[in-house]
Amino acid sequence: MGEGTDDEFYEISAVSRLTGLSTHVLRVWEKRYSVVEPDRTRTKRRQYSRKDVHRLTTLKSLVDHGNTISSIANLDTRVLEERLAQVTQLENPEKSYQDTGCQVGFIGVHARKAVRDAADISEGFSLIAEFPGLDAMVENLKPGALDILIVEIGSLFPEDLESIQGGLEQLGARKAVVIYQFAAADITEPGYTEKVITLRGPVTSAEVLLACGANFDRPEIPRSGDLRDPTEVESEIPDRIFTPEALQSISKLTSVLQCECPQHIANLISGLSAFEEYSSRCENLNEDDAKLHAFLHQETALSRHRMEQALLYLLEKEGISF
DNA sequence: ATTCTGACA
DNA sequence: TGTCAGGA
Repeated sequence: MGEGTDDEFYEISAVSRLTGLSTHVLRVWEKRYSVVEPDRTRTKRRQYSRKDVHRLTTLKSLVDHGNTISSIANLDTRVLEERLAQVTQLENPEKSYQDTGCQVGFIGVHARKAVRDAADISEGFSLIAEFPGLDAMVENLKPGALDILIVEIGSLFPEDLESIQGGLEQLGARKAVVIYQFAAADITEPGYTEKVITLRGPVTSAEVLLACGANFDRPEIPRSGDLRDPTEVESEIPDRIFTPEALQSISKLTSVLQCECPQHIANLISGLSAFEEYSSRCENLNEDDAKLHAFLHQETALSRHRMEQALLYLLEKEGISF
């Protein structure tokens, strides 16, 4: 229910980065010991699954701990995990709960890859549940199943933090990591909500791990100074051209193209759209600043529309259709 | 440009 | 485990 189908694959260079094993070692381990048997493309290129990556990282950890690859190569992934858990516990017993009990649940879209990669990279960080929303997660998971809840949200308001806090309690989780695009500055302050850590998206897998592992604070976002009077709102708000899903799939196209521009532009549009929603919500929230936020809303929408045009052009030029 | 296999140090 | 060659 939580995981299910894996539609994502890693090519060998990506697996090398994620596991720390050289491409040659990956091939040799496969040839000599069949540690993993990744699917192949029609042109014989390896397509590693998430499970492959996970198995390889635990094998690598064990080898780093003095094991011989030949002695552990054909052991089941389960027992590999158990061995590693024993070894790491013997090494630092006081930290054991940190590394052992980190069951993570995730809600979101854009950060999914970063979260999954984080789980693949790090032992003791296992992604056991992914749900479309907080309600679904609370319904389907029994209390205590989760240690950490990771929630991705476009724009973050105090009420959102409250419901996350509520979900946290129902799930019996230790803490929540909230990945947001836009939020009022003061609610992202480290101590604003107990047990909730905020992270500005887009995030890397390393940032996810850091946020989950430590309750330490990170550098804060600078404040804006005084604001000018807004111009009048004169134009219409253009409709969105790309759906969030379309943007998401475009941002995954990167390997096909020479440059990563479509990915970056898609991310920009996602960000602008999130800010659009944010500013329109502000528009209705603050009486006095309504005009200012209407202006911001409009300008953002126009920018977003402009970037959508750029993306359309780029996709057409690269011969990509949807 | 990247990955593939195989041979060899 | 790393390096090289020679293709795909």
